[in-house]
Amino acid sequence: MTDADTVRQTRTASHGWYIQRLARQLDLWMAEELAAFDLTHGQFAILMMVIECDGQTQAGIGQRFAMPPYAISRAIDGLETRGLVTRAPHPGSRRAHLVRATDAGRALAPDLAAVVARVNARLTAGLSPERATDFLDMLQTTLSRATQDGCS
Amino acid sequence: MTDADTVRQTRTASHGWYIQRLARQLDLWMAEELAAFDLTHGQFAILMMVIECDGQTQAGIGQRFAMPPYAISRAIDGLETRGLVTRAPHPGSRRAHLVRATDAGRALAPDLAAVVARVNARLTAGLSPERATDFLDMLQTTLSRATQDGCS
DNA sequence: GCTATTTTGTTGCAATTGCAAATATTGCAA
DNA sequence: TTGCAATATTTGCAATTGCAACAAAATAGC
Repeated sequence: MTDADTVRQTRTASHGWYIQRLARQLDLWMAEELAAFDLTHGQFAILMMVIECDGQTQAGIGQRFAMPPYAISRAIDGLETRGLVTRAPHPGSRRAHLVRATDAGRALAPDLAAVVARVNARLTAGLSPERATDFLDMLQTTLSRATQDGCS
Repeated sequence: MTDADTVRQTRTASHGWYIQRLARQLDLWMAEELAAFDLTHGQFAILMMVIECDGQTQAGIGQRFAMPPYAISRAIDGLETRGLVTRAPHPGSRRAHLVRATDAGRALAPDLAAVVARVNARLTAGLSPERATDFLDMLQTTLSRATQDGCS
């Protein structure tokens, strides 16, 4: 077998290859959608998370995303400037903050959920509903080994 | 239903969410592996592609990856400097180049394939072989709507 | 044959990212 | 109680990225 064959076989049998490609496509689609809200992908993700789980610390958010602390910090800078979230004092520690969605932030929830739904529909357009559900299940299984779920 | 519920439901039902998270995890794992070869993720991807399909133009490579031209250009700069690929003249056009793997580049094929195999094993560790195959099939289906496959 | 347009690839510069150090606070242990 | 390690977050600076302009070559229209 030639090197080309080896490599081709490796690639076409590689989940990672397709996941990376899909992720890039998703980034593109999300960027399209988020332009209307003037949110970066990171800000969007954090805002969604904060609406879902109000009053988390930045470290808590980071853990959930596997997003580095400085990225959280800067994304929240932007969201705070735009009045979508606030950094409230943590009751038990003066160095941690509770990140809370403002009313303005929470008001975006339906729109943001719609964005996700649209992108998702686009992504799964080639799969039957049953197969799409199964796909989701596999994604969750694969990821669950590296993450927790639910609020705090 | 509260906004938190809406958002939570949206997220947990979103393929995109999990794909993005998985992609980030993969990036981390790949970075770990590629440190040994001193290759960026982009250089790795292009080198693999060039070994698989020798003598493509940069535009051809870019199309296959959905990678922007300047990223290709700079990644190949790095690979060329390190003697892993060359820019050969295109027979029919003086502005296009044929990107070819050198012997040194091709020599990395087994190692690079092994990297992919290891990362992939890690990724699918939670799935049975049958389910892993099915998962791969779904990824291909989902992506195929946006890509071509094979050489030239 | 001559100009306009498109294709192919590169590059300057500004924005973004990421590391590593700094800041501030907390807890622990001698 | 004091000093030392750990935690939570921010920030300076260097590396990377991405846009948009550029250059060069090929193609098309006149």
